Amino acid sequence: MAPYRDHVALEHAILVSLAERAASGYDLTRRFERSIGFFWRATHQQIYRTLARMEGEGWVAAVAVPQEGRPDRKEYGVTSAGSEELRRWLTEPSRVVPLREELAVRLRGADHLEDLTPLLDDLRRHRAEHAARVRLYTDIEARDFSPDLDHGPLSGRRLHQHLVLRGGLRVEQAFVDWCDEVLTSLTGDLP
Amino acid sequence: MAPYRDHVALEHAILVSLAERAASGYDLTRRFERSIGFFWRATHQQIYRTLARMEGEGWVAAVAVPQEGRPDRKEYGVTSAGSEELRRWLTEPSRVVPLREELAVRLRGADHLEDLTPLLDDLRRHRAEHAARVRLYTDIEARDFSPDLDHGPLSGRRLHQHLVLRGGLRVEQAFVDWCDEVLTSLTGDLP
DNA sequence: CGACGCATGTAACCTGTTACATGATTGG
DNA sequence: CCAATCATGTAACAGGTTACATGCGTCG
Repeated sequence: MAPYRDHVALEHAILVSLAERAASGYDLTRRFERSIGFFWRATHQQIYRTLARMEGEGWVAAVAVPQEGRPDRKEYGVTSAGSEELRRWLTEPSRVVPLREELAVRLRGADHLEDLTPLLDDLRRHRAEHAARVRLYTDIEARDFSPDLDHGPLSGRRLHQHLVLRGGLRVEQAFVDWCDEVLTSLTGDLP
Repeated sequence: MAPYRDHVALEHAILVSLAERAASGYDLTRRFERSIGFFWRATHQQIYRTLARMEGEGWVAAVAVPQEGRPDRKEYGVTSAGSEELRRWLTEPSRVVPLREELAVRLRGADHLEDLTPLLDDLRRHRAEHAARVRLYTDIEARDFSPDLDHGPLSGRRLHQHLVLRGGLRVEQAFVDWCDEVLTSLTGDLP
């Protein structure tokens, strides 16, 4: 099997994000809480640690940007070596990630409960969370990816971003539908 | 936030599986390659390591089963403490796991490629893999979870197992549909 | 004056992955 | 005889999570 690191996307997710626009660790942290973070999560600790390693590898370089009354920002940009690495990585085959759904494990063990109430509550929480994501992605789609009458269909980076969002929408909707099916089946009617 | 371990499902996934039927580490490894493994993957190294820890915690106990011409099997069963722990865990709220989709990160960086061919090939591979899972789950559903005319609708453990499988079906189908949408959008026609 | 946002980190720990290791039997 | 399957592990390392730590500015 191919070396471990080729399949670890955080470094490359950071390269993708920095290639779109230079950023500090703090900026990246916020990006990984939304936009690219909808498909690849990372905490600030991971980001700072990884940025330091990437700087050592010469994939990114930082310039200190002094600010009034705030600590300096270390603004990172992609070096030409980083850009080359990104292009190399983009042509590699990627893993088909197996599902990992804790709720499914719980449901599978549900016959050990006399009272299903806590599990049903959990299912309703999950449903609400996934439905909220569907709404969020739908809103973003309407705001940022409506077909532009002046420029015709989307293309290039915006098209790709839109397609990624469509994936999030589809998967989150599938989870909502699944929660509904389970709740209907276990309670005898709709939640 | 709640302690780390309450959200780590491997120990509890093992409890669920052992509660269904006692097993050796080897048996568990195979189960985690199918059935429960469709929703929670684990390698034999993880399983042996975790079983040892669980034995230390008194959640499981092993009896050595001598075999003709083969190494002894260490057959693990759930202790009453393990059973109690399982019931406790089942009533806890679980995390809504964020998506983590490497392919989406790649797609988002696709505008850095002059030639999309390798990425399109990767998409077709992913599509094929997800479609294979849909077929597999559909086959299992037909074989194991068809409504039984003698006993009416499913209930209890079999119902729960079926609902879990339904989730896998829905999510895998969503991935297939997404791959089709992306391929159609990027190539101008159906794959 | 207290909470929140900006901004960057260290340390400890847990989980997951990969490679390595052993040794027997069964089937082609 | 060679490969696959049964059966159980160790060791090294990479990645992810949580807690801890610091310090300034702004807004209410």
